[in-house]
Amino acid sequence: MLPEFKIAQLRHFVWVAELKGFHYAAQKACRTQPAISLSIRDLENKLGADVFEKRSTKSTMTELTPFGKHFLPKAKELIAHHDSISQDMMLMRNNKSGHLRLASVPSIACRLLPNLLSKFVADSPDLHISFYDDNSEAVLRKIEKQQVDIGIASLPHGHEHNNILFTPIWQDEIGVVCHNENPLANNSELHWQDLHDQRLISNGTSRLLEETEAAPLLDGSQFYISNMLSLIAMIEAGIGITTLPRFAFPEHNKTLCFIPLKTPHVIRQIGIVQLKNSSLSPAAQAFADFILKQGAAQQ
Amino acid sequence: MLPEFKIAQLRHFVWVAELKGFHYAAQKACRTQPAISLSIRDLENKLGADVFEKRSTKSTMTELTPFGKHFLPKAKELIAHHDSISQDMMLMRNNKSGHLRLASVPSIACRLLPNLLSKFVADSPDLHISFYDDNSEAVLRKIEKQQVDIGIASLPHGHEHNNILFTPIWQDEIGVVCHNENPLANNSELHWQDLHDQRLISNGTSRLLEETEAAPLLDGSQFYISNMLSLIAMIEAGIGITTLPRFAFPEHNKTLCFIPLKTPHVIRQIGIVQLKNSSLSPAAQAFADFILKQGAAQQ
DNA sequence: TCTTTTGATAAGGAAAACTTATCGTGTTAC
DNA sequence: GTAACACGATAAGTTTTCCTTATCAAAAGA
Repeated sequence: MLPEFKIAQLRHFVWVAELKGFHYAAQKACRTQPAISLSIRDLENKLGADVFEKRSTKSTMTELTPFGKHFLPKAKELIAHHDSISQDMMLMRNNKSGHLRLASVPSIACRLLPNLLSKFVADSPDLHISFYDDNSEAVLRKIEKQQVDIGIASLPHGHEHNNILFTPIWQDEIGVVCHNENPLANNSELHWQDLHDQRLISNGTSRLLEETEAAPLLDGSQFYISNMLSLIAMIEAGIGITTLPRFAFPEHNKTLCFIPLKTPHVIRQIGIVQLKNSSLSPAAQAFADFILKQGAAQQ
Repeated sequence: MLPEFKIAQLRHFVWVAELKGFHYAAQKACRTQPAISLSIRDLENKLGADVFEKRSTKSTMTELTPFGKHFLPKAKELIAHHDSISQDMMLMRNNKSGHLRLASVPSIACRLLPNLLSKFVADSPDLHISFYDDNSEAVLRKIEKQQVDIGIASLPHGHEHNNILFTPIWQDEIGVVCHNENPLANNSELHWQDLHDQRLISNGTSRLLEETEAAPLLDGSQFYISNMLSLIAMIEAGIGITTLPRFAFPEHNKTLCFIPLKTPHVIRQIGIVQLKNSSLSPAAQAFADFILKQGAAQQ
């Protein structure tokens, strides 16, 4: 009923379209020109319509018909999909352990992953790992686009990611970061009212406070610094204070201190994100299991 | 380098896996059992690893290896992707879907297109239509700029549009429009001399008379009204008469009448315009064919 | 043990894919 | 205007792939 395309045939089509000539496409395909002609004709027969303008009608160059124009991106997608699967299977076969494509938010990436990953790969010497770090939104996007198999992020409520499966693991609480010599540093916990006479520097994680009682503090904030290194440098220089999730606070810093914020008490759930309705690769599954066992304890 | 899978081959794999047997898969594929065996073996050679447990080792039934388990969802996804594209292209070829970009002169747009279009889209629920109405010059410009795929217009002689293909369909004749109570209304046809003692209101279509015997009438015209609604209102108020192509005359008007002008007998050819040397999108082609069949008869 | 079921294998034929050689039609250069 | 050229179509023949029929071997059920 439905025609069935061959991947090679689609490649021929894409090459003819992009290189604007049967001749060049033939070269690329390591075939003779008539082979490409026949391949394209077969494709046109399957589709039931021409994809290239017949040379009698059009100008000097090989041009797509409107129908062909519509088909081109679809053909390219299918080829890409095929190749990604093909490559994936090859990687999997070559080293028994496979390929782990991982994305994580920076805080976990810096604080926990180095240790976790080194333990994880200790007994899997042939495991290939691709790692990306970015914010939660970007991690989720990578999962959805299947650019990575598994991610570590928080699930931004509000935004609906209903093809994402989330397994919470860590609780990250918001706290105040200030210089050791700041009077606030003596407290063991803080409330938003305590910050009134401080210069608050907001940052990329500040939006976590946006819908809380502390929101007015943000509105009055004079500084916004997105880069973590710059932000830390500013606080170290005593220019002001900021708020950060605990995991984002540099672990061994001696001049700054982290004081939990009790009102509002904002807790960010961080965990494993994966595509719903799709099984993990063996390597990713193993890593997920590993984190559930090790990672939770480490907290 | 990378192996290239055939869709049929992947189907065989999926069927064997899901129906748990080469035999059943063969039935489903309308092939013999050895064909499936060979197909699967070829797949395993390409992958470089077995996808099914060899019967000596494992249990009674055909079982996937872990490697095969990992491949199965990917194979299914690729098949689904392929089929969705295939189906999409079939829909597009049968112009059940796609995009028809159409421009027309107002007269045809009001008098004939509503009926024609509603018939045309009757069984194409997913067909998107963009429609523009404007005068012939503008329609031709839109075609040339490829802002629309197909147009309905007349071909103004004088102006050269040598990359336009014109297929005449309707003949629109110029006539006099006057109030029912105007003495002229009794005639069944008129000549330009008959209009001498009338107040002639010229309009956008009057240029069709410019190079005819009736030109002097236009020169003496006191009124020019471009807007059709205003023009009709003026004539209905008995302020004067005008000339219009028949298709531009409002079909069901009771207070005005249309009397063909015999000298000069100006006939405007209206038809399909499209870009020469460029094939139409399937939807546009289907619409053109449809008009040629239906539209001509409807006149 | 005998029969049944299930997949593997062999050999031959049909279909598909690719090759070489040639042709026809527009394009370019002189 | 015509010769040379570029580009794709077509023809015929060969190689490769795919599928069939026939048969085999192993495991499971009675």
